[in-house]
Amino acid sequence: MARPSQTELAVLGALSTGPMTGYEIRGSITGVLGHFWHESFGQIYPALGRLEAQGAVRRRSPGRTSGSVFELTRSGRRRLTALLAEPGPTPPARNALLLRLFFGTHLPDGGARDLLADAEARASAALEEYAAVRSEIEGVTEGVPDATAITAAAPPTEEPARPAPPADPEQAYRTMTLSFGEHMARAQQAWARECLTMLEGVSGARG
Amino acid sequence: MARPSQTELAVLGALSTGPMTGYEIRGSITGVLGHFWHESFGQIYPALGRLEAQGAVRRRSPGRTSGSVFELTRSGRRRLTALLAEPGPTPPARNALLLRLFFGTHLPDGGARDLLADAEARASAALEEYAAVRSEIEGVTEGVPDATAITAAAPPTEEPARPAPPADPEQAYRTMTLSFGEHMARAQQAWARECLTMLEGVSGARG
DNA sequence: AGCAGCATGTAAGTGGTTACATGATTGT
DNA sequence: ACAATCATGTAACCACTTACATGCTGCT
Repeated sequence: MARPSQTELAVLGALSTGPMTGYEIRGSITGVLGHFWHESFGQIYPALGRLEAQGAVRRRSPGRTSGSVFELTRSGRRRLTALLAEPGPTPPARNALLLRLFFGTHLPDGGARDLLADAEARASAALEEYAAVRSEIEGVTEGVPDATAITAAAPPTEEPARPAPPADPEQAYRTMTLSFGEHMARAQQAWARECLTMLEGVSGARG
Repeated sequence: MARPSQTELAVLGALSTGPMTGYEIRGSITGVLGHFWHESFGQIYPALGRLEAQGAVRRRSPGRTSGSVFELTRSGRRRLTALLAEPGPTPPARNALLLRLFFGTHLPDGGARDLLADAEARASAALEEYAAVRSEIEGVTEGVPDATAITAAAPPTEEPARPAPPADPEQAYRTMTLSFGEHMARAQQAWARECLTMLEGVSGARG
């Protein structure tokens, strides 16, 4: 009936890359999947508790001095695969930008332009981050097993992404995720720019 | 503090195109903005009540036999403009598809391919609907003031959208909304296809 | 008479965020 | 000592969906 929580899936997924504390799970998710997924502590800890009760994760006696490190059990790994295969909920669309733009005639002067300029800026910023991540993960084909994070900056790329040479499976899936972000950001950028030039023509909406 | 409800804005926006009942407001939103916005009755009616209490909308004595028709007051129109100008919440990203694809190595055989094929299909379907809407609103430059709805079907367009000749303001904003959908759907389509061909290369993920 | 669509609302439940409270550890 | 970060949890609140209850209208 109700939209099932995806938090357990995300937690299980994070744990599939290695044992972690709840705190680290969150950092791992926001660091690597930050643009596409989000979890808050208020969701993670209860989920961890449920998962532990189900036997999907195990709390390791702290080799650490503080906090408890969780690891996937065999049943947890099976559960991850099962959850992954489920289609997942498609929450109703709610695009605040589009809602505003659609009723653009009632926007104050220059309002539409501001909206679009902001959308363009956000897309460009995202593109820069993606470019940095891409150069990072493309530099390392094998070796360091820890997750890559967003750090540096690079000029926005305009070229369409070529099919990318298939690396090892894990790398391939990470690249696909990144590629999605790039495609979407580029599309948003192009769209916003088109609209902006279109707005200049319509003098009824100048500001 | 809390993410403010956007429902009142959506209701006000719908009412800006003419007086309606709550039932019609919903139909209007799902019909025209269906791909980008959604409202349920459980949200609309309470919102209408609040809006009425604030004096933003007025309940007209039923010229109709059943239901009450709501219309925007002057203050409501001002409120719409104010709400429209506010940036609007940016809910944390939660892309179920990306979450699954990222942990694609743990997916059962062929799971990733299915995910991508589905994404491609959905994008293509959306593109067809958009094409139908576009041909409809481009045929009518002025005249019939009622909202256009999705009805027919057309082959998916691959060509990049040209800047589109500026029509009257209202038309322009509607076109921008539609164009957003087209850009995004095309991007998703291209991305999914790229990933699909990439998957064929990696024999570790065939199914 | 009966059914499909129009119309209005309420109640329950859920997933999720935010804020708060608390404490340990580490570096300066 | 002090601050920043690590770490864990809970409580309050929120928007929203779903399901339900109810009745009217128009058509066949």
